[in-house]
Amino acid sequence: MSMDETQALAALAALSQETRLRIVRLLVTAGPEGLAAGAIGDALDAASSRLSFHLNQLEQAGLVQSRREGRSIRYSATFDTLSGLIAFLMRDCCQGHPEVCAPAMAALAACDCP
Amino acid sequence: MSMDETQALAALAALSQETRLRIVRLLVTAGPEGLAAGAIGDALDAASSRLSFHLNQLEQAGLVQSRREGRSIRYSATFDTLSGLIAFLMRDCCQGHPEVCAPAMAALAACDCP
DNA sequence: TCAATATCTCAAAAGAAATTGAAATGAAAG
DNA sequence: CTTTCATTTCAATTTCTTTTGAGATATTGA
Repeated sequence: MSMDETQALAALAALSQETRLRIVRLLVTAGPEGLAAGAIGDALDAASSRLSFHLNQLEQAGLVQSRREGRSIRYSATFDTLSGLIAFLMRDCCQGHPEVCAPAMAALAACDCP
Repeated sequence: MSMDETQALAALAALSQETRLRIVRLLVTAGPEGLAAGAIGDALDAASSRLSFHLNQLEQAGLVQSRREGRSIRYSATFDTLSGLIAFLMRDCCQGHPEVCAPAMAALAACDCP
């Protein structure tokens, strides 16, 4: 359940591309039901082969998952990986240096999660 | 103070490289005093020109800052940018979908910050 | 000033990733 | 079983990133 450096690098590399970052944010807001590949392509104005390439990269990195539904393939965000990455990025901050943790906590507090 | 997509992409790209991710984690644990370039190079076993290239990328992305100190140049993590990135990654999670926020909060709670 | 130390710059080469368009696959509806 | 729709695969091209090594620059101490 806890992420290692290799997984974190893969996730960061996947997220560091404009189209892919947009896909992930779109899927995060879409929730667990996710969206069909076609709907993602429409939303981001990306051609099918290009979209397929990026969805694949995201799936390799564990950031999204897919399931077939009729003729479509529906993608959804893998929330565990996303939160694992956040945890990884914050892992070091508490070794006597709360400078990262404190603002990150403020950010979390500002977001009014249930 | 709040990060936009362009800054987030720059930070993610900077962090998605093994040497650079290690530099950042090293500097986070080193705290605000930071470390001289030479000490970073020794810790990561990286040649000077290569190290300089990566430190530059990190500085462009706003993840580290530098100041000269005698003949050394001392680098430290820019904690604001790091927490801004974390806040950006979590920004979407609360639009009715606490699935990301909840585990991220658990991760934060597990880290025993003051 | 000279030598030593610490770091940076630059250009070339190598390596990795993204985009494109055409063709292939797979599932479903008629 | 054939057609249609949704998506993937592939290879070519282009673009971006990383590494390397040699040389330049800045700072200190003798």
